Amino acid sequence: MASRFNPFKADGHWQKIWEEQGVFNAPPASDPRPKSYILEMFPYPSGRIHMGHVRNYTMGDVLARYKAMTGHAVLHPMGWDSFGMPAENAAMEKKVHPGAWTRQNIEAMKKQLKRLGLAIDWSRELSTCEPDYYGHEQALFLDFYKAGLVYRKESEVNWDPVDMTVLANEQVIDGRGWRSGALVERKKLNQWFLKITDFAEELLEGLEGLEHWPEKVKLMQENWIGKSKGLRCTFNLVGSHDGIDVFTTRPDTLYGASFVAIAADHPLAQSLAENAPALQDFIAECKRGGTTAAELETAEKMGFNTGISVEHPLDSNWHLPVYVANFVLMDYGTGAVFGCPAHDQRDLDFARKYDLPVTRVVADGDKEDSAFYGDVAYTGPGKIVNSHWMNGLSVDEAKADVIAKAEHEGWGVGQPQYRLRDWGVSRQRYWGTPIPIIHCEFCGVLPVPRTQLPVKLPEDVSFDIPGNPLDRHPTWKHVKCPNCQEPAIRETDTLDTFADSSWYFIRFASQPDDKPFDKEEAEAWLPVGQYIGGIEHAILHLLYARFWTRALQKVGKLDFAEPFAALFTQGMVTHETYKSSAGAWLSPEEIKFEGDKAFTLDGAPVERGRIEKMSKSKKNVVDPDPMFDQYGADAVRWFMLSDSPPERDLEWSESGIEGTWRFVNRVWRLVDGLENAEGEDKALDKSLHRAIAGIAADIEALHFNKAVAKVHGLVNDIEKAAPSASRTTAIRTLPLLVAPMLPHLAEEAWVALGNKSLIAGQPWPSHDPALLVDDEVTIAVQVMGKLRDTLTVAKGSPKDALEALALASEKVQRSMDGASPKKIIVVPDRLVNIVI
RNA sequence: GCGGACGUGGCGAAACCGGUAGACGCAACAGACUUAAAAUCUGUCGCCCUUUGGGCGUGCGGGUUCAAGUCCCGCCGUCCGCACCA
Repeated sequence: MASRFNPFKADGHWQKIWEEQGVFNAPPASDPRPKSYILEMFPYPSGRIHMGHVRNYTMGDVLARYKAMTGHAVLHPMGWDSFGMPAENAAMEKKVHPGAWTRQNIEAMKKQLKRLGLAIDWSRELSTCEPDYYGHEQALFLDFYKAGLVYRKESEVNWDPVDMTVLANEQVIDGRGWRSGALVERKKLNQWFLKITDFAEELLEGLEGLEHWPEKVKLMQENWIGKSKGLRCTFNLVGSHDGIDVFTTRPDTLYGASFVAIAADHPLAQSLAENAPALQDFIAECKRGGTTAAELETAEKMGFNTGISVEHPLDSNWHLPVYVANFVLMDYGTGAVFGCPAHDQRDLDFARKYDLPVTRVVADGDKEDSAFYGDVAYTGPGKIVNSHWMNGLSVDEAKADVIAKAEHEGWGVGQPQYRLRDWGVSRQRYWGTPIPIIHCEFCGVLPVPRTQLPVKLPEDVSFDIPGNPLDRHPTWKHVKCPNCQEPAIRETDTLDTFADSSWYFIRFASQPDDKPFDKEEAEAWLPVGQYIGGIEHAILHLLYARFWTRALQKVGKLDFAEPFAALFTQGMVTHETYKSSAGAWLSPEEIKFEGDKAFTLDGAPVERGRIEKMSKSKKNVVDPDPMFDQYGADAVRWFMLSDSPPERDLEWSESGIEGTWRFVNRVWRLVDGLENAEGEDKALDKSLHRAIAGIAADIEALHFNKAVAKVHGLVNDIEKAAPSASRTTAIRTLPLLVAPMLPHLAEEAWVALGNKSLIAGQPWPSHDPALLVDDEVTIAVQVMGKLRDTLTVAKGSPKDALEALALASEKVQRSMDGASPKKIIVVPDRLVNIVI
């Protein structure tokens, strides 16, 4: 009667029952049990589920199922981040409508996800490209507009002159449009912005309270916000009442200044250029060249001497030249800097090139000379020198003193500066949320009246000709001004898709028809108890979502600031790569192995490459569907949880998945071969109760690999144990312990054991704390810190007894070789160390 | 350049507050069962030696300690993020 677990029957069978009974539908927000909102980052419907999704959703699923078993009201939803460029690209390439393409993909991926057997409340499924989602987003946008969190300003975009379209930075390759190959131009457009910078300080401070976020992510956000403290001060133009505003983090080096440099876009540079063709040329030169990291790094410092001078703020008789320089950025600080070459590498490079003075003002050890030699700036700490009244101060003291003096004398203020810039949300694209704004010639910029929401995307659009389909649609943009009723024009920009993902987690918790969400209901579930996703969203998505939540709080829609109480970033799923001798990538199905060497199916040699993230371009992708066909959902799930710690990368391997398949069957055989027996097996009881407690702790800590190891340990112990009542109990308990990870097998086993109800509704087994404590312990006996023997003694044996036992050991005596102990260290229940 | 993480058997990894390094799995090897194979079961599995014992061993070099994978200092390597940020 020995049988094999048949996942091909069991998977579909149980998935259907779960769905019919709505087992995983979240209870109402009024449910008195503690709430547990488990969320994985929702997918973009690209067409196929990949192994990264499988890993991500399996982890969340284990947690959600476990939380349900431990008495929580669980919300575990799923949706689709379904606006975005790939749909428009598909529309252009395949002549399909972006909506049709997207919805088809959603259907296909949903089917794949369901095969995984996820404990998801599908009744709350949402898709951001549908008006019943984005219409509410438009309402929120108008709330922000009303609260002054939205504004419009001219801003530069990458413009493809052939495709007549705006390009994202990642679509610009070597300065050319990725599709057309045309040289990209910079173009100024009026664009919408959200005032995330209003929240810069809050977003930074809020990080401290996020105890359950990875340090790494918090650090990345901190760097992105990029706060620096410094002095903003004015350098007066010689012979004029105007001045140049400068920001510096090194006011202590003010006496080492030798020039002032302004950005090419600086208003002063622009006005000077009007009558100076040479400067115009220089500014044009600065604007050429890419903005990529590599180009910037190699770009040489260039300056243009404007011929004008400014007064040093600490000494009006001291005049400094003003340059326009390519390394000064208009959008950071004030777009102007003073150069202190001795203590800033960039300034030093510039000063050496244009032969400007270099004066040391911070002592480098005992080097205090004002003359500075060499091409390496000194940026370390030291006492201030050659700086009049500041001499002898430390760098920090000098900074504080200069700021105090500037504020007292009125020529500068100490202020923080942030790297973070406002969030430009305008996209000149079709497949996104229409920005609900109307432009009237007479009344100006007006919000769309609430009663007219949602502003729906027109379905009848074409992608045959370049440009924004919304802009050239014959009727869509023509509306009446809500104010004066004269003809007016709709905004044809759509919102950045990051806006869609900035509040979806709130809509999951509460989905009324007439508003984005209900405050009370949302607050009952949120913040998300555990958010799980890829590290690639460490900055933008998570920062925008944090901002959006704070903005909602500011406009009174919600009463909490942080959307995600705990964050977990899982590692990637990787696979070895293969290349033919011609250098073409080969997929794993095109390879066979002979020993360590790989060959094509025709026998040609294959070069084995690095283990990399699965990607279509490298052809090292393993599709989940055939794995479900061959091994069933549970084996795939178990593999995803085994071995690698979840935050680390997981290498997919054929032997690995076979191993997990074997294990699933081992569990099944135990249950299948169960016989009722009598008698107690104390050791097995302990093993069981230890597993119950240990697996629970590991799942709660998201240490799935350790939980898996503990299940293995228990299964090994059960297999070795002789029949007993203890063994029968252990086998009856086992399905409960694997239920979060192997839900189909667990249901099947539960029935086989004679239970009537679903295992999904069962409580996690309780353990007896007394059984977690050993009454015997093994003690290490060391001589001079080296292990010589081990002793098994009763737990809590007194020190002197342990000492005596240790000294009596034959092995210990041999290794002491007649020497007498100088000192004996006894750590109760652990070890004895004899020092001779 | 700045910031961060990591480095343990053939491989993925465990190891709590410094207290028996290598749990658990994969691969490999030997054996049992079988006509045979698969499946399953039993066992071995860090390196070395003079093998009932002993030496060495957590990237390398030092230090603290009775005791270091774990703490401190200095290197080397790998990976990631940011970057002309004033």
